[in-house]
Amino acid sequence: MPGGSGMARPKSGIHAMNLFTDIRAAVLAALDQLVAAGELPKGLDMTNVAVEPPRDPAHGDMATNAAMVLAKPAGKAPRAIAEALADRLREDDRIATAEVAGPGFLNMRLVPGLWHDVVRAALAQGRDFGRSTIGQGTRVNVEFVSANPTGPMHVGHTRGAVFGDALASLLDFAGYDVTREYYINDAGAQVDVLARSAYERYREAHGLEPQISEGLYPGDYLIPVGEALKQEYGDSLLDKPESEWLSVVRDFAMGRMMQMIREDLASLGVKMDVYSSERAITEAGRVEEALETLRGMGLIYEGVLEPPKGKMPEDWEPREQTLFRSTAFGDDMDRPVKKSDGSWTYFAPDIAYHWDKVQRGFDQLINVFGADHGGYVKRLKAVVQALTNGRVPLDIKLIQLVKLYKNGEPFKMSKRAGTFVTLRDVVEQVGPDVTRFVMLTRKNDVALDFDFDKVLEQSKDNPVFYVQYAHARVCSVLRKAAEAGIPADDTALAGADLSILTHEAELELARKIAEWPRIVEIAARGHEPHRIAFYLNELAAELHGLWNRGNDDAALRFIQDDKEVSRAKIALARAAGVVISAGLGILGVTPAEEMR
RNA sequence: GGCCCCGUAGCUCAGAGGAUAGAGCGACCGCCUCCUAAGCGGUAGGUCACAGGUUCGAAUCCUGUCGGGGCCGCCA
Repeated sequence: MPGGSGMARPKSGIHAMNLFTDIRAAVLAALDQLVAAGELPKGLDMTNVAVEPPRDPAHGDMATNAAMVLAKPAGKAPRAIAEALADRLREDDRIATAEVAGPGFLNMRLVPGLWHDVVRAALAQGRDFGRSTIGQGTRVNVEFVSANPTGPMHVGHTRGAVFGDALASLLDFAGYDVTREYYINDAGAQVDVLARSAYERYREAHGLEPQISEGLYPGDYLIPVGEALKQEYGDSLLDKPESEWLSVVRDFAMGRMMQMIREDLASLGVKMDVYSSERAITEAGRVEEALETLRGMGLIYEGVLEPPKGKMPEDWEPREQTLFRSTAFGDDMDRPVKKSDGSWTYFAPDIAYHWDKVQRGFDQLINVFGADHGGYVKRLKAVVQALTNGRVPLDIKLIQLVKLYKNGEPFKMSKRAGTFVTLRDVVEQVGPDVTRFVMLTRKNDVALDFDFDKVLEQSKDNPVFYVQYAHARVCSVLRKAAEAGIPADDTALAGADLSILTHEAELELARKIAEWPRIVEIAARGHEPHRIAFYLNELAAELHGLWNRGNDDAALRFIQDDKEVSRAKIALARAAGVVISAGLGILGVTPAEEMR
């Protein structure tokens, strides 16, 4: 890292990626000068100095709060600091004006050439424009979906799948080394239930009456599994005791389920890097290993839990169990790792799995869970904190439920009534692009309304089409340009004389494009892919707005008689198109080239 | 009883501690001889649930209250 002082900074131009961090660096450098000149005391904490777009564009292109943040520690009036800072910054050839406003804001207007540089950078770098290095190659594991291999995935899984995949792409774009991972719960009692259910379908395939008793999975999706079992094993399993067929049928059925899940994920465009098996981890002795590690830290003990407050379970009685001291890390109570009969609780393999993940060398862990697993957050964070001495952060993103609607009416799901909506149903009905975009237009921790009819509506009500349409319009301009004999490939456009772009409406679009690298970093830092979707909506609005200005004012149309002028304006449109394409790429949505 | 999430325009929702809190829908008024009107411009609409606190500054952070949802020893 450069520890230099003064105004050392990268030349503005193609290389400039995030103008906001560039200007922030200039502000910090100017502050250093003030310190050197004795106008500010040494040793000020600059971490809260921010450079942001002002709320009101009339205030300028960028604003800094530096003077207000530093006023108190520096013992000077904010406006005095701001004035001194403004004097220094005016010497920067990128900054056209610097004015003090309000309680001590410093509003800056940048020279138009910077916006032209941004457009040029977008054209030169294409879909890589906006890539960030904030991740610094940090190895991050994103675990998501992890649906039990006992049946088809439903809409809730769909949202988790889309969120996790988009988050992974976002982190990759921001310079992290990302692993997409799926944890297969293939060791618990529920896969034995799957086996018994499949066995009944196997009997059915032989013409026998299936006995789907209470507690077995009644779904039709196991009928073909029964058929396949018959194909594979004939009648050889028919008259055997359960102890002989259970593991065979279990592995067979689970294989089928995982195949189905992989296909479903593929239909959404989700591809995992790693599938981790609970069974494999357990059989490799990772549970004992992890618990021994914790025991060595004095975090495992034999004890009796307090009875739960409030509603008391009927059969509660104090029992000695093996417990994990998660209260040492802020959990509400210590958590059992062994049942009273000596077998593991569900929590134990979870500890082993997270132990396994940190052993594999990840620097950061992210788990994407359904909101109903909120109760597990504290204990899992406790585990990872304990096992890594707090070195590896674990972020758990809880995905709120999806409320289904059909034509504005709530759509009740019921397995029994056959109105259970699966991931496959959704993707087949509305397609992967719409599914993904809509699922990302809400923050992960608020419930999402998903109306089968509205999401297919081709109107401005529908953000997918709004953004797609903006991209299609850019493509349309490029096609028209080609027809008009204007060279409009990216290298030709990159050579355009962008200084022609002086109209405020054009610069506004360029400014929005300049925000892209900043949005990427904010979204990546917060693990919030929805910010990408909202930004794309704003960018599309700027593009549509400029487009329509062309209706009133022919000088603002992209295609002009003068080919040089045309080239510059098309370059601007193309730059917007490139960013939309990159943003949709992160969300896993294909940019439409044409919409008719 | 405890823990987690949510509460912002009529509706659906954005909003890294910053200035006069934004967008879409719905309502009202306008814009196609013209690169795609699946679009655009304008008007109207607010006690950011409530009460305290932290500080130059709070929708944002802290505490409490109210309202909605989720979870709560050995199930997975």
